[in-house]
Amino acid sequence: MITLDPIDINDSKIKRTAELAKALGHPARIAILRLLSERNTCICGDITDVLPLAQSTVSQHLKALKTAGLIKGEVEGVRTCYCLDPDGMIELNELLAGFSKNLITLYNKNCC
Amino acid sequence: MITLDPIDINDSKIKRTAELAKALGHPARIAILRLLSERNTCICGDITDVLPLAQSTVSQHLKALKTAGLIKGEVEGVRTCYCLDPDGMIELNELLAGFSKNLITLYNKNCC
DNA sequence: TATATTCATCGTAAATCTACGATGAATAAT
DNA sequence: ATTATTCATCGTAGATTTACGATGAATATA
Repeated sequence: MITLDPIDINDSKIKRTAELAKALGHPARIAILRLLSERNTCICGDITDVLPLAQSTVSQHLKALKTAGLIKGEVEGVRTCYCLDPDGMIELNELLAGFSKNLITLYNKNCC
Repeated sequence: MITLDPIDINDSKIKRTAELAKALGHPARIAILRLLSERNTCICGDITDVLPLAQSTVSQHLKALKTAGLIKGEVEGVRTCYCLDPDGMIELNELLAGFSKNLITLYNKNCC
């Protein structure tokens, strides 16, 4: 029997990691991020055109990504230009990818 | 104006990446995975003791992680032994961490 | 000025998630 | 054999998510 310290699931790092993961937790949002990363120019309403979703739904997903700090949106006249947020990308790599990497590093293969 | 190819958000790689991210998208599940990675021995019911959640809730989170292929659970008498699933860890690194890494690599800083 | 385009937001229905207590099955301990 | 422990599952309430159409504000175009 092992005694373990209690875990604070309100720890800000844990919460932020989960928040970032949650933002990636829908196929449409994965597709949007990949799209934004692959284009040299910002994609505006074109995002809606390439996804099999209504405009309002895409707008909702964009908002989720923006709230999570993964993308930025700038109004350009009647359009809005979206692109990846470098700060969010860095966090994504440090927290989420870092977490994932640590799991393997720490994992004891003789466990089960 | 740029014309883009339609995106299939039912693409299996996109869907699996989102599925893995979704599994990480709750602080309790992040905490559980970290806990499992930090111990040399398998954790059994002790997980409930260190989380501020009811036993049934923890069991639900464990099931979510198991369904996503991130952990394994083996019954040991009256207890169940949980540990990370190596296959899931590999997928996590290849798909999710890989995706995160690609975003930065492909990202054009001259965008916005 | 009138019309069209773009996109955010509102309202809403259906699905999913999160949490809990209660229950029950399986095993261990007395 | 009886009792205690461990954990999964059920039922359920409340919150959140996801999807859509409708609407409206802002800007561009005719």
